[in-house]
Amino acid sequence: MIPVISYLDKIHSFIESLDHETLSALQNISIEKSYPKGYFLLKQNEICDKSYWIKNGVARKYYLNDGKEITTELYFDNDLAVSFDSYTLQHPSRECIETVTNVTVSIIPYQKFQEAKSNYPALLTLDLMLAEYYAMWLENRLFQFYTQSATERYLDILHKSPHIIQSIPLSVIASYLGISLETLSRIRARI
Amino acid sequence: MIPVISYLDKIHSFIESLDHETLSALQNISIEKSYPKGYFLLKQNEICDKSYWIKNGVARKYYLNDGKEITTELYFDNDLAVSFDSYTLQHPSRECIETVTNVTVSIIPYQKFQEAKSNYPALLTLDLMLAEYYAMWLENRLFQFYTQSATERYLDILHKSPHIIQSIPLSVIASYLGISLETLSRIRARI
DNA sequence: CGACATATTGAGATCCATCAACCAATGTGG
DNA sequence: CCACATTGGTTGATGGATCTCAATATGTCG
Repeated sequence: MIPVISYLDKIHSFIESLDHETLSALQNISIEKSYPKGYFLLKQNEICDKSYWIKNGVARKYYLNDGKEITTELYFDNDLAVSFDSYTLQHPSRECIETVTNVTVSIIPYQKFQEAKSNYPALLTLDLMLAEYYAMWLENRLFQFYTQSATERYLDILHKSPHIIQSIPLSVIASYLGISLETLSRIRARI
Repeated sequence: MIPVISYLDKIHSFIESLDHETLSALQNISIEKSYPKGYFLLKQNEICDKSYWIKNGVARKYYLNDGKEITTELYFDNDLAVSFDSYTLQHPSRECIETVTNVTVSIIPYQKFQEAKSNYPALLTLDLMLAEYYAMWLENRLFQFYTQSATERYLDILHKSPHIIQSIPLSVIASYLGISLETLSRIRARI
């Protein structure tokens, strides 16, 4: 598995090393808000015109296919929640983003960030790093589906991200693993 | 399915609209080369320190898992071939890139492109657009694996990318579809 | 023509989905 | 505080999709 995590560290140090003006420009366009459990930060078919930096709590991104939920991403502290294609293309989103617990987020509107990028070039670099990180994260996720069985994928989460198991209902974990709740239940029983 | 293709168009017009200096800077660091069928543009464990713009021909990116080839991407005219994580992190690559036919490519070394980016800011924007495009392409590929059966994925290629069927051996197509050659053969027989 | 790569077909096994029944914990209205 | 609904999870039976191994067929190129 590619060490994508270390790239996250690099992004965080990059942010910390930003000059004062750029940093305060970022703060000026950020708003902090709190939402209850079960709140939709983004609904299906809406345009994702904000990015949500999770300060505290848990959220997830998913879409419906044949009435079945497919969870595409889970968000914890310090994660950046957006529907990537909807945000990038400013098109309606097939995915929605729902809070799993009460959450506090830092919100940056799409338009404001675009403007800030043209005034503060370092933010363009930041945007690139974030896109690169997301692409590598997706590559790893595809890699897992190619190479691992459902049981292996579950064990992977169990070992590398136990906080997921603890804070999220099994039905959501199952849909994140791409399997049915029943299969997940059987996998857990077998271990 | 998200209209990622239109974003490709946007990237191409962006390139065409670049100022003369930026364009010639790009050309100055590009080298055009030709390779025979079956040539490895990138071998496993090498660092991907070049990007290959396919001018003519077909190539593919794949890796081995349990001795089985998993094809992750197919390249045709005007596609950009890199092992994304290896290129971005400048780490050894798990994937290799092999030509499927004779190909002509335009090569840009990683280092030279990084330097060019700092001298010509528009290239930073270009780099961002390319990363965004790749991320959306990956999202769509994941989406297909989540929601479609092998038969549906094959039909999709058949209708939307018939050139793939015509120019690439079935064994490679099968590994690109994430199924065995036998299953692909049966799918084709059933239609 | 012969040889080697490419593709098809068959039989059996495996993984996982679906449908259905069931259980336990939690809430809620009366 | 109880009866009942709701949510979250387990268990069983069955079927479908796909894999694997093995045999056979079809190129295709020297």
